[in-house]
Amino acid sequence: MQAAAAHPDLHDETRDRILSSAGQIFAEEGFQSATVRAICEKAQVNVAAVNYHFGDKLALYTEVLKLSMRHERPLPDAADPVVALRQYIGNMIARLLGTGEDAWRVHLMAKEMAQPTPALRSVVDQTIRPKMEWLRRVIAAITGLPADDDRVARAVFSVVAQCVSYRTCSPVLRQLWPWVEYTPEEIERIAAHIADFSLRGIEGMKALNTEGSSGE
Amino acid sequence: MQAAAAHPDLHDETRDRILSSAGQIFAEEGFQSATVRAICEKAQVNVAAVNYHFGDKLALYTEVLKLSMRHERPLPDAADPVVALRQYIGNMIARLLGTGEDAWRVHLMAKEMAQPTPALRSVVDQTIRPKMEWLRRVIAAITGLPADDDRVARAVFSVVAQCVSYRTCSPVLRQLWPWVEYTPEEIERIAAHIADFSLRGIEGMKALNTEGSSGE
Amino acid sequence: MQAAAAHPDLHDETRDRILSSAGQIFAEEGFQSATVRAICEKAQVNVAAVNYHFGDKLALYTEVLKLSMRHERPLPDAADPVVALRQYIGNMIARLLGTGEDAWRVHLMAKEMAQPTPALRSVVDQTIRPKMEWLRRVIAAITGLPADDDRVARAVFSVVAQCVSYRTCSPVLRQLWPWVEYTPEEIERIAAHIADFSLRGIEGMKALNTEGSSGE
Amino acid sequence: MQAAAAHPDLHDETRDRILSSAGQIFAEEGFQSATVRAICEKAQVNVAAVNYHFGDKLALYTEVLKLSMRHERPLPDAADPVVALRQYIGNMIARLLGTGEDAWRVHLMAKEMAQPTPALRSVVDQTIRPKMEWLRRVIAAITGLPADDDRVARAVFSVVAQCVSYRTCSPVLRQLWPWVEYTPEEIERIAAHIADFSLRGIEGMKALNTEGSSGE
DNA sequence: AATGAATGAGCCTTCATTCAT
DNA sequence: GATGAATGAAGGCTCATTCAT
Repeated sequence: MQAAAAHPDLHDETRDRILSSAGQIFAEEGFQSATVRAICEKAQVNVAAVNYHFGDKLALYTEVLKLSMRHERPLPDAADPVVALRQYIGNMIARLLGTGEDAWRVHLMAKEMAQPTPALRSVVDQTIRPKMEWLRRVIAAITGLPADDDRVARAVFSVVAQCVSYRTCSPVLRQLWPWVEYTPEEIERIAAHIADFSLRGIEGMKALNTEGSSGE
Repeated sequence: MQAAAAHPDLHDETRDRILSSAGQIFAEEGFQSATVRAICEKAQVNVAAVNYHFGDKLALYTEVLKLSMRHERPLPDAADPVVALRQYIGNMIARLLGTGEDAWRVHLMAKEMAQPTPALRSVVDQTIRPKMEWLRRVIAAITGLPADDDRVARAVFSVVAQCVSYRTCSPVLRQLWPWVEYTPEEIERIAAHIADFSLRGIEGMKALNTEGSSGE
Repeated sequence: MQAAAAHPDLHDETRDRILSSAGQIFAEEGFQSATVRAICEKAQVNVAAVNYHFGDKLALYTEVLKLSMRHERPLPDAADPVVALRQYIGNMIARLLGTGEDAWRVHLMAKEMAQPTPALRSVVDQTIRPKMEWLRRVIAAITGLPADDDRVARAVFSVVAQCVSYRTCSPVLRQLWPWVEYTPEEIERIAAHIADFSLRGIEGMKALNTEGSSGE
Repeated sequence: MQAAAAHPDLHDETRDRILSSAGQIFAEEGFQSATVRAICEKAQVNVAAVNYHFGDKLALYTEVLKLSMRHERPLPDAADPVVALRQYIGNMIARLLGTGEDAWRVHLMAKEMAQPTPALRSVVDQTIRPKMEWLRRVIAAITGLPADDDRVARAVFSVVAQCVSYRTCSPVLRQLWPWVEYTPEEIERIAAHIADFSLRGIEGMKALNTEGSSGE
């Protein structure tokens, strides 16, 4: 057993070093602007290593994205949909604004949304869609509307948009209101605001649940 | 005088052609991915024209951004802040999702937020900040909170985030819910949703106007 | 007139310098082994010049080939087909074995035949086929066979093969019989040999001109 | 002893697999264009195997050439030189145009002549020269000229050139006369043509055997 | 004023090769 | 003995930019 696994660490170590530095650089620069050279320098490996291990810059990028999806946190499982939604928003904002070592994962996704590559397709299907479906069920439960109602979909997007924008518009916010520091307390306040704000908007949809779907 | 500027129209025409094609291409590709060559080809001018007229690529980009700001629509002036907010959201969504010929201006801003360049500073100060101040005043009027309250700022961003995300996340949305077509009616429905959703969230803040500001 | 052609020389000079060095290097190394860098160094221009003037390595190569075809000598126009054939062989051998400054043209063709590129097609149609057709008519005239007879085609190829091989097998010949020096006299002797040798072969076909074509 | 060479077959089998795939790929692509990777993939061995077994790419190539020489067919031993020459031409053309599994050997030689590598030297000395000497003796016998006469050498080359060119110019021929199919019957016709054509040329030299050698 | 020509830096990729096991 | 991993050199190409006119 030990003999067979004599040096898998070394192998994986190099590959992982590339994946790690690629993740950070892609998250900072985006796919286009990031250079294989910079990634390899940061990973302290040869330029050709990317080609050997992944074949391609795009293939590396796709791999990074896939990996980043696998490390997604599980969705909240609270019985009360209001509590579940609060937890979801709290988690998302914490990751989007936090400085944890996996922060680059969310940055990466945000960049990918702004500058989509051929890899977007699988990202949406494997990572984003399940969350959206989950959010639809949660909001449907709160409002009493059917989960496949267009109005529920819009509400889902309203919630997600508020969260994600704190990351995508981060440079703008920093310049606009430079005195805001993203301390844990501030992050918590932001999450609470989004939750309060959105829950009122969602609960306001209850009254509509007798009317028809999207159109008149 | 007139002799020296024998063909000022021609000169300006060339310059304008570059600015126009640059606007569209920058909006589609972002600053990095856009190439000077593509811009000049579209404008049917020489490759060197960009450097001749604007100095370098970044200067052209900044110029395009500045120009794009000048063409901003005036902010709504309705006396009722609720009506003003509805109008603002309606205008913004219409421009963000519409296919009008000035659509690229908003796309450009969205790209700039996601992939900031050194030009971001002036964009924020000249275009975004005034709108934000205006929105703060509107929301302050609705809630009764002071305009410089952090809670008002967060509400402002909640509104803006919902609008802008329809553009920045556009590729994701298209894949996620491909059956949604952005017809004028659908655009109106989206604007109405954001307004309703946000106004309930904002009105929910009224009750808080006795408490202190952001911190304790 | 002079004003309009103020500096076409300079332009063409650079372009021609690239074409010239490319011709020589392609002729020596073949398409694959030749490097754009080497070509540009020899031409004393920047590496990007190839891309600017020709777009592509292959496009440059094709251009070189086309140019090389345009400089083809006119075919002999002697009335007597035997004399015409002797002249043709003499010309061809002289160019193939001579050290004239346009020697690289034939070397280039020889390399292209051995390692065909996508450019072969036009080379064959524009340069080789006309010569072959001419040779078919000449040999048909000598033998009395119809020009489209397969036996005439084979005779044509026998003649051409003997000539071309002196170039394609040149390294082999140099090692095999190193004492042979390709002086003008020797070149003349070789041409005379091929002519004598081939004319006997061709005249030997006269007796066959009563039989059917290729097959039985 | 046997213990040390426990799996000599396996070792040799790997080596042979490399040699076999190398032969085919070198014959198709030439030395430069062929890649070690492609050879190893075809042979289903590791990339490093080539360097392990042969040292480097050129050494492998040389080995392939040497091996290819060992498998040369014996020269015809007919008493009548005319018959011997006919047999030689028939064999050579059959191998050059045939699709037999050892066809790649001749293709390899043809490529090597057109794009010589440092390995050419030994190829010429070990394979080509003996054949040339043999052909010189045959043609000397037919003409009555001394075997070391330059005119005999030229006749030898005329014969060989006609044969080899059917391979080296194969792509050109295919485009020039696409209707010619290299069926066994056609191959036989070609061989017969070359033999007839050349024998007339050679016999025409008989008359010259009273004059001096190449020079005056 | 404006342009075609030319530049040099840098990109991704591929190659034969070597290293460590 | 044999291999997967890693390397450095080099290749073609693209880019924004500058030069000379």
